[in-house]
Amino acid sequence: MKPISHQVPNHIQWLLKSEPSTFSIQALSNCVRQTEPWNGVRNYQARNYLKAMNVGDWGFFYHSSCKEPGIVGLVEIVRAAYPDHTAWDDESPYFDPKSTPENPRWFMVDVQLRQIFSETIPLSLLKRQIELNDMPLVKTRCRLSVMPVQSEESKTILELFP
DNA sequence: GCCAACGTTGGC
DNA sequence: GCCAACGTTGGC
Repeated sequence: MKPISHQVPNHIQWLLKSEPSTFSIQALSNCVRQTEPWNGVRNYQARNYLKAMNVGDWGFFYHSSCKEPGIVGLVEIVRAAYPDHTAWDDESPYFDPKSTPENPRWFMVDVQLRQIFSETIPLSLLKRQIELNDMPLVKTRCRLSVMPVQSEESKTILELFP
């Protein structure tokens, strides 16, 4: 099933990283309604960005720790932040005993697939764009998995298409 | 597979 | 509250 075609907004506000061996954009494309919770974020700064997301915001989907790290497509935030219940599941790799249903520590949003790019926009290319120098993404060994993208930055990225 | 960077933990 | 030890991330 192909992603539903939508008008791409002028500003893609967010960038979401995932290891494709854990959850790839192709895996999202095979999900029911091509919508999935973005769970497993266990970093406070990234969590705070998740909580700042609004329904209707868009994000770049980034593949990390793989042969060709880079941006592979676009998603839309279709549900605002709510507690990440995988933290309460002691069978889950994301289990965190310090998070409870009464006092949840970790949150997730739901994302819906909007576009799979015909080719990956590689990190190596992003790093060569002087306009993207301020993005945490292009800093050496950036570990932030959810980050905001400035309007001009998203414009620069979308203009990198061949 | 290596290893630098860096966030988190926990003893004091 | 400091900071060393430790664990994880993620490009290369």
